[in-house]
Amino acid sequence: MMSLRALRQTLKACADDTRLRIINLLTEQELTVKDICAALTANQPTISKHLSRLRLLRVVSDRREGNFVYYTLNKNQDSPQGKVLSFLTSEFQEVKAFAKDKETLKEVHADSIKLCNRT
Amino acid sequence: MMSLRALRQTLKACADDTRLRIINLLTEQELTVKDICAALTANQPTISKHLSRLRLLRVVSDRREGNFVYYTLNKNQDSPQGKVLSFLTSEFQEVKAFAKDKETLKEVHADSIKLCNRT
DNA sequence: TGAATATATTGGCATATACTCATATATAAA
DNA sequence: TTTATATATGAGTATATGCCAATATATTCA
Repeated sequence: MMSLRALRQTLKACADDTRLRIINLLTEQELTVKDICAALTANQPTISKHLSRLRLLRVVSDRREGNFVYYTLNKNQDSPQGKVLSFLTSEFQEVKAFAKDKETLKEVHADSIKLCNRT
Repeated sequence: MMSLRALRQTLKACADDTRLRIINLLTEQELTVKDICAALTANQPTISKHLSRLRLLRVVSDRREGNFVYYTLNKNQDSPQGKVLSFLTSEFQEVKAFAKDKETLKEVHADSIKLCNRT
């Protein structure tokens, strides 16, 4: 059984340009806050707050490794969050802006690897 | 191609308890504002405003017939709205509150038929 | 035309949210 | 322990949204 509240909260958590773009970036890989900031050219506190909201509603999970915090999508299919994510990501290929963000991510990620030699 | 804006706006339009409950009631049949007010025991201006928002974002359509305005879902599969609606309604059976609303609708609808003898 | 009914709109008030700037915390390295 | 880096949080401001009450509009019927 799904609760009305959980469905509404999950939809609301995703119903924002920045958060949709974050979710898109996370579909294939886990990322640090820094990666996301760079890919979306957004201020760090802004991204951090959006991630905090997604985390509180269990749309994403975080794990710390040294200085970095890695975020991933909670794709568990049985939860409202997982179901909404599953629907959303299935539609993302239709959205041009998302393809662009992934391209930008590839570039900044490549750069950061060159610079810091992580993963 | 779907636009980020359209996806976000559609999600936002649906990310509200009252609007989700309205969409649920409309899954099987078109309804008047009055029916919806009665089924959700909400004030008429409140429902009207929510319907207005759903209408502006093309989640629902309206058609006037005499004094009554009938609302229906825009289920056209090719639009962002249709895709979100299709996903949502597929999940509605999981939500207990929605089953309850449909029961209430049946009751008030039956009453209104007795009283006014409309369809 | 006037009265009744159904729906829409407006204004006021409270709350929620987004953004920016500044600062605090956590970890790593010197 | 100091310094640097990555992330989180707090304050202030602007905007959006929800609800209610009152009012306006549209349509029907007498």
